[in-house]
Amino acid sequence: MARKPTVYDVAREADVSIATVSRVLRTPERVRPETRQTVLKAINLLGYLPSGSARSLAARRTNTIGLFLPNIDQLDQIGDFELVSEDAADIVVDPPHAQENNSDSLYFDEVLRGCELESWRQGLSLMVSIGLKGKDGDIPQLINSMSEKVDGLIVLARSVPDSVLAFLRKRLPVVMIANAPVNQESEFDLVRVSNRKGMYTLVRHLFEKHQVRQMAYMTGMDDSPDNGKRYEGFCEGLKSEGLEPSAAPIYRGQFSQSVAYQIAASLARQGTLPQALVCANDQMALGVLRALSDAGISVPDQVIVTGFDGIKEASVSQPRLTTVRQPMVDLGRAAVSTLVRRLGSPECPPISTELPVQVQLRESCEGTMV
Amino acid sequence: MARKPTVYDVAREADVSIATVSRVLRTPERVRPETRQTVLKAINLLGYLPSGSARSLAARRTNTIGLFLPNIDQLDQIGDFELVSEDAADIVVDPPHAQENNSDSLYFDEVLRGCELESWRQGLSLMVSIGLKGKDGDIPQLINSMSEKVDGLIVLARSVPDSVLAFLRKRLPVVMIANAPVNQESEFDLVRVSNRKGMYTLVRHLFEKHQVRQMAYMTGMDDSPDNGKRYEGFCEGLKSEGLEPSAAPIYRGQFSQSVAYQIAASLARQGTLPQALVCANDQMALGVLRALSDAGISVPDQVIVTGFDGIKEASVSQPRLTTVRQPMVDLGRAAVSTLVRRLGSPECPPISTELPVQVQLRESCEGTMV
DNA sequence: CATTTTAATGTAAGCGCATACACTAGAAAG
DNA sequence: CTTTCTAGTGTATGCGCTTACATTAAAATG
Repeated sequence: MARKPTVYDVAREADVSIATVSRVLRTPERVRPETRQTVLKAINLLGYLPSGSARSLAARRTNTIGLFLPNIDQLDQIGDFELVSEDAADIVVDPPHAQENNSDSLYFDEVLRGCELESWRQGLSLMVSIGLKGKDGDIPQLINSMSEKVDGLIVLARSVPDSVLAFLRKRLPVVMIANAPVNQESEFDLVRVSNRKGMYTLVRHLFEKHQVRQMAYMTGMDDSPDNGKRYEGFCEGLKSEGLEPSAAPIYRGQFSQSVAYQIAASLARQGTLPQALVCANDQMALGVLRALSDAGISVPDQVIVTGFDGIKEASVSQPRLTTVRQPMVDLGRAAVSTLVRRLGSPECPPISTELPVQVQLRESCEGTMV
Repeated sequence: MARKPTVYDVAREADVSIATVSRVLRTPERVRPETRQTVLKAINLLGYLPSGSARSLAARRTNTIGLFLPNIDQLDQIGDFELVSEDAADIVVDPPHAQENNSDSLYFDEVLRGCELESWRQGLSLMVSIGLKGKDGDIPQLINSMSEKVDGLIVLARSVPDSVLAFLRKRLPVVMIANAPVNQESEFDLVRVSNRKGMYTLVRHLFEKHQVRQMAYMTGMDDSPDNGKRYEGFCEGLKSEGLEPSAAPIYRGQFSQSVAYQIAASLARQGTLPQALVCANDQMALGVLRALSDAGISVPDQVIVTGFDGIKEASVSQPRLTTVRQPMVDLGRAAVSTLVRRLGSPECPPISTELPVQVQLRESCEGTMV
């Protein structure tokens, strides 16, 4: 690879000025067709590729947006990677449930897909990075190194410490997905789903179609607005039926299969299971399904179980899980869309969007379906 | 947001030269500690964030690498996205098998994860884009817009037309994942898995532990080296047992569940099922499982079925699928790792790495496991 | 045919940084 | 006390573009 050709090389080759070369690329309609052809020929001949850095610098915009995803698992635990070609293929026996899969990542992947898709359509480049929860003090190097290079940021809730967000917000538009940093809501654009409405609709369904009179709620420790709304929806559902929310038991654990498993198992032992166990997310619901199955309790005949999120596993579990599906891909697309609007009008008030969800009825409440 | 502060602002504030400001950021050890403090204070005060564009331009490198993923489905079919907040939550009944899921994308997501991870560790930014198969003629705008901004590229096989790759290769290091463009192998660094060895090991297992004497191979139309190697491994396995590869039937369809379903269904009707049906990928194998289940044929008692890839669905199917797991995340990591090496030594000969795979034994060959 | 308008191109000034080189003052060496 | 180094800092140039402005030629207008 010889030295990369620049505008100057192209200009010389085509015997025009560098301004004309630039115009051929940016505003072709402003240059005479014959000239354009000459220049394009030179570009092809030299294999010229403009420098993004120079362009961004001169144009004062990068046409790139950044996306922060939450930390996956324990990044710290991930060691160096060695490039060694091994020679044998292992054989391992893979027992069922071997993997307590952290399939939250799937959630992120879908959001990412949406961002990818929409930025592609908008002609923007997308930069992706893993957020660091780390200590809040100094802005972590990596968050910085990305922020330098983009016009705006999209941040999934809980990927980046609030304090860091506050700092970044001073220099860049930031669109939050799911939740804005507490006490700074008015500073950020926000895209989220209608958690309250989704849960409400689900609860109404349980009343109307299944004559459930008694339900319990299972959730994690997280008190994010995002999550709080789901509980609100639950309570409203109860009230709409003339029931007192405080009468419905609420079980708090963690948003994981294993913890939910334990809770459900102990409820089963004590014989204190409700008619319907409404879970704040799918992971918990899946744990519950396993626990009830192990305890010999039939779902949905004896107990109805519901989840929230619409992760892939929920559609292949035994029985398949009734859940409220979040439009993850659309979340990503909406975030990009919002960011683009924001870049267009930096001064307009915060944009907040709530995307509709979809209650998906499956066997964990409906009984056998074909 | 007022005008963004620059080195000049910081320099004035700290009463030093811009060179010193730059040094504080790049080579802190070369500036007196007191000066450093003053400058850092100014940086914080102003909320200064260096410009990536300017930096990259001056330093002649972006510290960013690009990743091209294959087109998902029909991008063309994806319409405009409207930012409307709807008010209701839909309720839909979700029948089983509603989704002929394009879970290849999961494969990409894992590779992406690996790239993310490793570039994070290497202190590089990662830019992600969807490749365009499109017409080969002119380099699509989007591939261009990304290539301008990165130091090197990682490309999943079949994301970008070979001709475009040939063009890009002239200007940038390009690391291929899975397959290099035909006839240009020697131009690209390559990271792939040991397909041949994996398939061979799997076939050996079927011979040794299951006394299978008669197997058939099912594959798609793709004749990529990547895929060809799997068949090679299959043949070698047969030969190692003294069998003639040509004696084993080979069924060609497409790498999809639905096509595989049809093939297997018709084999079942004709009563020409082999003892073991070795599939070139998991999607096909899953289709086969469904077909056999519908035909009332028991797996693995009557027919053994195996896949290749290790996608998530394969671990939750009924029965769970024996397969050869590709280390997708490691593929991504290895690709980044390779690219970094390449950037370090542009002139060294092509780097080709083969990562080991893992045969995962599950119920589709082993019978009931706990 | 002189004058105004328009289209096409060129000239030149940055964009915000990194860095080679120059410079200074004090420390080390003689 | 002079000379040589060295550490710390500043000066100035250029990275490869975009774009405001100037310039010129051709077309439109009266």
